[in-house]
Amino acid sequence: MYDLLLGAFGPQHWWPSRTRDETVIGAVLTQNTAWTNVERAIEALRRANRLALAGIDATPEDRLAELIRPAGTYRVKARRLKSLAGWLGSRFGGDLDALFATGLAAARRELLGVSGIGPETADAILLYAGKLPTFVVDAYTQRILRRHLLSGADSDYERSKALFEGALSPDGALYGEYHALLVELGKRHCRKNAQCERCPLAGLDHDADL
DNA sequence: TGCCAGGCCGGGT
DNA sequence: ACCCGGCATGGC
Repeated sequence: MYDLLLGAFGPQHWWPSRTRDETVIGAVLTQNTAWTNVERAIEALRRANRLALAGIDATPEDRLAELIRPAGTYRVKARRLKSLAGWLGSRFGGDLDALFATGLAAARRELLGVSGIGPETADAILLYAGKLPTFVVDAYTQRILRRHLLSGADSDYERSKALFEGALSPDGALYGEYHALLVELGKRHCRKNAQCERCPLAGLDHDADL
């Protein structure tokens, strides 16, 4: 599947961001949100000179909410960014390296303890900002697995994650590229309540009704 | 015009 | 341990 996707789309060069803090912030902003809207919010943060976790920590929540408004669910996301930046500041001195240095398993547990950081956001931060080999599973990935009969309808986040990690060597660059390719496939051919057409995975088993 | 988007939380069974 | 409503903007 990876080879088919890479052949069809080419390398995706993810995560799309200039700095590591921008990656972390984008991971929260993109929760259940189209990336085009995230870009608007990121640009607003950049113009306001707030596109860093220390800057988030020093910005009032309501001011932050107004800046990220284009991303949608902006009050919720302002709260989540504040909780993340505040937690990183108090627990790790605002140093992402200190978090990542605790190791993948510990850092993942740490992140999951932060309100607003669920499994996908945690894994995206660990993989794309921390370069730690943890596979990111999103709604597209779940839908693709199910439509191509590669997982059952009951496969939850951890199970789908284990499916990929069990089949691949623990390589962060590979994981990152694979997830990006799955998102690209999802955006182009595997959207919710839409038929897949000209799917690059057409050779694999497929059930369009899922 | 309604449905969807690179989720997650809190309250209720 | 699940299930569900809420959160909210912009694109198609």
